[in-house]
Amino acid sequence: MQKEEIYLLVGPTAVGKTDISIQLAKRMNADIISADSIQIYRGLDIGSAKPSMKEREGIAHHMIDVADISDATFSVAKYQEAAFACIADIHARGKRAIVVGGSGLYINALTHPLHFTNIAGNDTLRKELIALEEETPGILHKNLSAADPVTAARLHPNDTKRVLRALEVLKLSGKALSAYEMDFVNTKQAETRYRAKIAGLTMDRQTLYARIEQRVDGMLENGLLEEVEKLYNAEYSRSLPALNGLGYKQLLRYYHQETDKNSAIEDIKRETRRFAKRQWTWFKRDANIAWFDITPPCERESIVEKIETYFFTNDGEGDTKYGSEGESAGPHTEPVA
RNA sequence: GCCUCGGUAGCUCAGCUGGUAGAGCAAGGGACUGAAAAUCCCUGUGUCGGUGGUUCAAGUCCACUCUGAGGCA
Repeated sequence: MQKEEIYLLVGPTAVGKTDISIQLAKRMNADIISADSIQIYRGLDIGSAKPSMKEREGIAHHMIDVADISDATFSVAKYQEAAFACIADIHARGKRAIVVGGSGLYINALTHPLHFTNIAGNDTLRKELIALEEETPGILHKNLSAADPVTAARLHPNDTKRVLRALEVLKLSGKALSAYEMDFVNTKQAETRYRAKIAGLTMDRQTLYARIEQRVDGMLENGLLEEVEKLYNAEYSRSLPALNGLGYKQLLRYYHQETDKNSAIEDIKRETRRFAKRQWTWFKRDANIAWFDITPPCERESIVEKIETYFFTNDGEGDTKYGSEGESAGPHTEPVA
């Protein structure tokens, strides 16, 4: 039986996904599902570059504003479950679903056969483990090596966040993380829920960096400071995942008088560039992405058409890719000179 | 015009009494299994301002020269 198809648009931050996704949705009779770990939160609007109602041009957007800032429990697993429900609903209404976003893990949760465990994060246990680690540095990784050597070998001892989670799953379920069915590199496409057509948007690095600079300045003009000041006044815990997003974290530091305004702004720009780099690294390894270079000058109209054509091309699973004349060459066009 | 102190990685600088260079930041590459805009790992990219000299050997010593800062006139 033929699997249902979903369409995805991915790429580094500030590359221009939003604009193109809306053009595509209009042409394709589609709803948009966001795959953005920060746009999830209500109240994080300007800094997360959440498309305004006007920008959405009447296209329905899902998986935006679905969690509260104070909610520290949102996770990929929840995202995956809710996004799958959205897709089913959209399909039931006879429309297509376009997933657009830059959160690599969220994307993979939809395109790869990732079956997350049913073990929720446990704060008390985490605190205990952190205390243990502080007392005896390295102990956590050592303990993990004994109980789940496969996972331990994969994780660097300093990557406490992941080591912690592995131990958490182990203690709470009695089952090693490595024993859960996962295929992160997606060699088993047959087991994915949908047939995914993924388009990647990329551009020349220097150009993207310049756009990031402009975008941050634009956010400031549009009231990012006021948005963050409100959060500061609300006295949220600063360890909340929502408040560790780019822009929020750095400006909160400024409001707490830990840095001056200009350095905070420079930090946002630098961290955003680094983030874009990490996104490239993430998406680069997914051989199923067809890349489209939108470095200006290039007609956005024609890119939208090309992507739509690619989406509607029947190329059989894992078969040849559209855009052999260049679009699939890879995410970066060239290294920085 | 004279004197002093500088000129070494993209930036700020370190390099003892000669043995063809190294830190921080920036940058680049990578990982990623319920926090992922998070978290973590790896990497030095250099006509040591230029030319000539002394020496087996010069970033280091000498001469000249270019250049920056300051001081004295």
